[in-house]
Amino acid sequence: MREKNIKKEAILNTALVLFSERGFFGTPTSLISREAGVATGTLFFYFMTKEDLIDELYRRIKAEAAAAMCRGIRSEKTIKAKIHRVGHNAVVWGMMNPLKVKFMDQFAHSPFVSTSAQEEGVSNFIFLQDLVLEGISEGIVRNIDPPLLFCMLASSFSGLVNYASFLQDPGKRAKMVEEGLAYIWNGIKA
Amino acid sequence: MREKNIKKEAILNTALVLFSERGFFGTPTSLISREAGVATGTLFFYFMTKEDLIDELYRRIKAEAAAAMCRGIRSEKTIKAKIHRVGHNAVVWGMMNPLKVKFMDQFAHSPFVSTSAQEEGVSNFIFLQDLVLEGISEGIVRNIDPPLLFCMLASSFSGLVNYASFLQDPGKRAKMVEEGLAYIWNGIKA
Amino acid sequence: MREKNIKKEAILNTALVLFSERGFFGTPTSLISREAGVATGTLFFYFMTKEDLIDELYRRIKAEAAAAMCRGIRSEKTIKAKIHRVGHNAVVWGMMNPLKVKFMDQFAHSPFVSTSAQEEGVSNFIFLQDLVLEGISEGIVRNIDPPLLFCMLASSFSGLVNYASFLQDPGKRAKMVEEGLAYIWNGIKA
Amino acid sequence: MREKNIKKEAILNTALVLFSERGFFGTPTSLISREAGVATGTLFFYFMTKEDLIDELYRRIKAEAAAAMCRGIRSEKTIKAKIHRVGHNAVVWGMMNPLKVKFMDQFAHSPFVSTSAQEEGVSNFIFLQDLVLEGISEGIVRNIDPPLLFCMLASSFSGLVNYASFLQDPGKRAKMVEEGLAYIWNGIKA
DNA sequence: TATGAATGAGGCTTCATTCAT
DNA sequence: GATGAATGAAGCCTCATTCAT
Repeated sequence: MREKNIKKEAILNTALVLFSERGFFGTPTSLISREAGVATGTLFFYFMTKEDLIDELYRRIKAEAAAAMCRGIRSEKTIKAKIHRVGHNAVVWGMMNPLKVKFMDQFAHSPFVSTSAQEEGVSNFIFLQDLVLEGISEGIVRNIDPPLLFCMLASSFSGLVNYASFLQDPGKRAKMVEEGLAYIWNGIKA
Repeated sequence: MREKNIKKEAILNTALVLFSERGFFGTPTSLISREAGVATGTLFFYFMTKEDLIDELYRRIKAEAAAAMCRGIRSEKTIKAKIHRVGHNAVVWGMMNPLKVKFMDQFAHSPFVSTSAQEEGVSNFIFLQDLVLEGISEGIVRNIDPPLLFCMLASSFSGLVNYASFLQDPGKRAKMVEEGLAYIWNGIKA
Repeated sequence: MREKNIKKEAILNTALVLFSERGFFGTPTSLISREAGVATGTLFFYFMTKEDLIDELYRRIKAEAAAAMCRGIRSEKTIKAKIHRVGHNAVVWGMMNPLKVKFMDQFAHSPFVSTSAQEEGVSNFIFLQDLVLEGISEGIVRNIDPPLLFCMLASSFSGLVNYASFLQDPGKRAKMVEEGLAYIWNGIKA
Repeated sequence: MREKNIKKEAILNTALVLFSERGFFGTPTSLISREAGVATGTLFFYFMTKEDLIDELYRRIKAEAAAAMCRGIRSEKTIKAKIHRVGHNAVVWGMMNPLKVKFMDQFAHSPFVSTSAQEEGVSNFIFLQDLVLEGISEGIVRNIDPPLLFCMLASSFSGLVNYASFLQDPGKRAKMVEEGLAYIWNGIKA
């Protein structure tokens, strides 16, 4: 699986770095192919369009993030513990993948987001929505309109990850993550 | 005072609409000047660069938002009431100025944010930071690291405004705003 | 005479400096007027066109140079002395007016020289041509085709002035001027 | 070797014609590419900048001129004959390549000469300097400061070529060349 | 699959010039 | 005479994309 598409992967990897450093519009496809060590034409063999490249990158990262957030959920007993676990996973993943976070952030706020990628992406997080609904029905989570809750959770997490990523001191960072997660939990708990 | 600079204002107004509709990069300067009813050169007479235009727009909107959020604070007695008031003001202003919100959002997540504009902008919100610090010292607000708190507040507000802006029904919208503000308040209260 | 046209003179003086430093095309009229302390429109009140400004500057400098070269000729007795005197005058003037030399040089090699200015300019140097013709008829100057001689004299002088202008040490400079004039005299003497 | 870069050569050839006819600033890159029969982008594929194109043209012509001037030097016995030969070669080449002469002239007097090209160009003419130095040490050439001598030689040649280029009658032209070379030789001989 | 020369529409910006005040 | 805001044609250059090899 890795054998054949080395070039495609090289393009995707390079694109992630460049996009997060310089933005979508500040990154010409020619730069991506040069840095990836392939010809200009090669990029367009694998991706019909620059936007297609961005979309595929988005889908992959979204899926990876969702997978990372699920990790270990099943071993948790209570809904509260599960929600905490997801929050923790999210922040940890975000801090270990700052480029990907930056990319996602940029994508989410771009005016040209391909709606299809957008929607496909959201579907990866249904498990989160399910979790929250369960929490509400169990009376642990406050009975807020679920879409609103979902939206506020997402923005809070994004803010927390962004802030924590700047910190160098691992000790302080861990503390900030705890405080941030507390803010979020207090915001939603019944 | 309004006599002069009509064209400059026309450019700024047009730019706001176009930028929030089509993004910075999707909006050529030529389109801005055409829609504003001025010549290409006129835009560059008032703004040396496209980026300068974006910066000035940013500074103005940021100042306007800050002013709107302050409104009526002094007439509130308690810190809690003041913080609520600010939150309310923020959401109300955001919903009445969806274009400006979109613009700010885009600017904040752009890779080419002029740092000077960024910093000048932050200074407009010192009053919020002060409010929060007072809340902490009075024991009403939980003792969270202030910069973290500030960052999470900002992202939560942004999420709330974005969500509420989509709703058409004014009744439901008001309810959502209340719920969202409750989320935020629960997140920070002691 | 100086009373009224202060602004016109300011424009001409500023233009000389800027043109010789940055070239005709590297010097926008807006820069000239700004540096001269006048409005953009004022420049076009005195000179219908940027090219007109350049032309007038050219004519003035050419006339000034010619006048400088004539100085003291009549007090010299022999043709040889007169020719020497002219050469000396030319080099001295050139070294005292490096900006003007640079301007003339640039003008002479510009592809858009207004022919009228060109021709009017040449007429200022008829005295030189006369001098050379006298020299030939007296047998002091070699019998070369006069236009050729004239052309070679001009280029030699220009080369000498340019070279000598670079030298800082006045002693060495004087020596170079003497050597250069010797080169020229040997080139034309019978 | 000729297979590739046909377009690059077409651009350079077209640029030479247009630049010498209309000057650097009077020749838009768009005109060059159109006349050369290539797309706008192609010009910028081969030359990152308009100035780069000018520079490369300059270097090529300078090298060609130097090569032309050397021709047959070795078969001459005396220094005097060699110097004469170089002078002759220079004038002949200049008259057979009027466009290139015009281009060089314009470049030399442009305010934006890239110093690197300037210096590289001068190195092509070291042989001339060597020749002159030999002449001085043999006592055939007058002991003039070599840089001065070099500078005056260059300007004299330039003047001669320019003048001779105007003449239509080949007989008169040959005579003028001889007279001009005599002027130069008399200027430098001991 | 892979290459990279070639394309050309389109973007940002400059600047000589005008004209109402 | 003097001003300077306004104009818009034109210039240089970028870059996503194509296609012959």
